[in-house]
Amino acid sequence: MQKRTSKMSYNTETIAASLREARTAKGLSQRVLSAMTGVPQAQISRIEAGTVDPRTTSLVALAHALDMELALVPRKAVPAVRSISRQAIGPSSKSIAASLKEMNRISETLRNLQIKMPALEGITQLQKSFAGLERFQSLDIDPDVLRNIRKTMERLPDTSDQQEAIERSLNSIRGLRNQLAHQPLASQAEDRPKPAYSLDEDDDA
Amino acid sequence: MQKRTSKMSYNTETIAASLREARTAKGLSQRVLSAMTGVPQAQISRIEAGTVDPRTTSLVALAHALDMELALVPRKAVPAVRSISRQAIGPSSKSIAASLKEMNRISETLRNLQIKMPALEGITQLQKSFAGLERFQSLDIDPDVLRNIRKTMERLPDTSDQQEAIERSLNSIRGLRNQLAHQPLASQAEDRPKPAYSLDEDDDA
DNA sequence: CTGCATGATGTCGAATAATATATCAATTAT
DNA sequence: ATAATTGATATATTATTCGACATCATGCAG
Repeated sequence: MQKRTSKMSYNTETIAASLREARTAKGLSQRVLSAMTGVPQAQISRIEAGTVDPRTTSLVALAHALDMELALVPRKAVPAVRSISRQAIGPSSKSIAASLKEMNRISETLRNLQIKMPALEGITQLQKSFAGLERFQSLDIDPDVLRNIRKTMERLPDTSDQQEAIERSLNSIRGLRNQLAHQPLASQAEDRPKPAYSLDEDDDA
Repeated sequence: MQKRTSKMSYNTETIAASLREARTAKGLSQRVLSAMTGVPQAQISRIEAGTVDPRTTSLVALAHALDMELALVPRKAVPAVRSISRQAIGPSSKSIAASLKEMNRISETLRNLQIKMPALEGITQLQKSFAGLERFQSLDIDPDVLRNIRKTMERLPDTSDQQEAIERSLNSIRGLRNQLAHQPLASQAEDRPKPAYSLDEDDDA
């Protein structure tokens, strides 16, 4: 009999749950993760559900794509490691995917404004400033902030004081660039709302 | 092609190396670990050598027997986790196997003394006290301390003040029992000599 | 020197993961 | 309401692990 246990042990189940939690926290779908790693979407589903006993290289491939590593940890150190892991985790309730989507919508909004109002002062400046944001690869930006910038831009045609609105958008973008340039510490991440479930949570199936 | 890479990636190699290091640190042979886990000795050899891509349950079984757990850790947290793991690791240069050997030799020495000097006061008390030590499963006892106790017992026939020597042995054994009953902290382990290689060491094969 | 223990390697059959591909029900976006 | 996306499941095939067993070279204890 090959299977070590007829039902996955607790540890393998926590690893499977950790993988799914890390993937959803980053706002990635199984198909996107499959494209990133080469592991088929169907197999990712089975791994996360704990219905297969995956090979080490499969776990490692998925972990790497999620900016994580598989590690052997002394049992005594497990509580401390969970605490550290919780602190090191990136954005949770507001996902990277949402940030990417808002960035794309801002790009489109700026193109539309250039077509609609080519003579408006400050549009080119806005575009250049926003292009500076796109240079950062780690798009750990609050999507709510991005949405507010986009909505200000979208309302420009119907705004009486257009110059003032442009100035506000520019200031917001500059603030984001400064924030990204000076990588915020993990302690700052502590202020973010905690996920509904976390790594050290007992999750009885 | 099923194999994810023709050669194991760095992470899988570090896991394999961690397993072997944890096993040797505990003074266990592959055959003993096989008896503890049910994983065949030949398979353990291949897993540690990184010549197979083991299933998750195989890694978990071996990790558990070595008082460790497999965990997913954010890459950012890996250095901190390694530091904590190093601190939490049990005996290294002085192995459990050496402790077991000394415990056995003490048993034998006590039997010999009972045969040689059955009328000696305190021998029965020594035996009872020592039997109390054997009740503890986690034999995390410094084998040097055990060897000193054994040598004191071995020298009893040629000792002028036999009662004093018996008293010293009794006190040593009582001290060990107290130590085991009140699990020593990880900070105490820091005073032990560090292994020649450790978890965070770059180990180019 | 001899015997024993150890880690490594080989072989074979059985079981399972992995892959490719398709499809479905449910959910979300438009 | 419709289209798109998602996670889960099915099927056939292939590749690999796993377990059982044997054996070997090496190092160590006595």
